[in-house]
Amino acid sequence: MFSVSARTQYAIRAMAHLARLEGKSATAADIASAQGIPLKYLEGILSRLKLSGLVESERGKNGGYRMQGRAQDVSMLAIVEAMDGSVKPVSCVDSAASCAQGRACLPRKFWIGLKSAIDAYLNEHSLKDIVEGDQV
Amino acid sequence: MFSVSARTQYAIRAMAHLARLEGKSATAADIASAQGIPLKYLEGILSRLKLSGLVESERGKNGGYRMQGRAQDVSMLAIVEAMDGSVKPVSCVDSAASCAQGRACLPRKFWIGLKSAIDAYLNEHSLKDIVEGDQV
DNA sequence: GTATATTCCTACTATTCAGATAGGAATATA
DNA sequence: TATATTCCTATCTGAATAGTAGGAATATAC
Repeated sequence: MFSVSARTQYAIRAMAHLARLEGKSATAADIASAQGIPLKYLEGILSRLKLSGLVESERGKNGGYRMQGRAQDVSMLAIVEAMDGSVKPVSCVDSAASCAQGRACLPRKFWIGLKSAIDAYLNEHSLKDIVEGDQV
Repeated sequence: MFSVSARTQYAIRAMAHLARLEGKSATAADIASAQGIPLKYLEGILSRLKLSGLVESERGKNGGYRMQGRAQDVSMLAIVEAMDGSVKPVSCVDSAASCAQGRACLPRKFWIGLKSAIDAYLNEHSLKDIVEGDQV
């Protein structure tokens, strides 16, 4: 229950890899072999990370990916959302109008509360916590 | 991300339905039509709820399902776990030995913390909150 | 004791989605 | 011009979820 996609786990490893390079860049192939991630799959992951502004890239020879900003400023929520979108226990979480049960939907507030709890936890932790391995 | 299965949502509606009967029983067919849940699918859900001790049943004519205990004593965690098992962001959450990354797995503590946050939220809320609709 | 209403059990089908793969276009460097 | 890279699009595959189907077991009522 509530399992995290392989994609998100890969993304965290990739970001942690880049974080350790302190601003230097790495190619997708470097990251893939170091982290044991299928290269072609990783390319898609890096593309999403780039769309979310978490990494920047350069094409061509000597190209690669570089982390944007400092590790302590990259929230885990940002990485998770870059991969699988916002936390949504139920689809109607952000609009009562879209709820099949309508106004009568009693569990809706409950799910919104769950979303808040998850978002808060993910937002309180940064990539730095992962890299340093000294979080909770 | 972190979406809840239809099964769990159905289960909550079914339990809320039973809770409102205050100890009286209802047939699967009653619940199915009142809550708009496919009957045959609901039967499987009720079977799991029974296995977890959340409802009891009686067969034959005048049979049906009855909620066990009081609504305030039925945690939402119990319902969720009855449907989809325990909260497990990553599969190695309960044993480092089963972690493919082994001792070197930095994110593991992070995921365990997430599990704790989710478990805590689900455990703090009961079926009573849902039925009364005045939670958070 | 027969008809009926119900839970309970097993198997099957359909659909969706995650994970992965493939090929090659665009682009930058040497 | 050769090469190394990101970037784009399409496709395949296996597993899981959601739902369906049929009937066995069991209890009640007449």
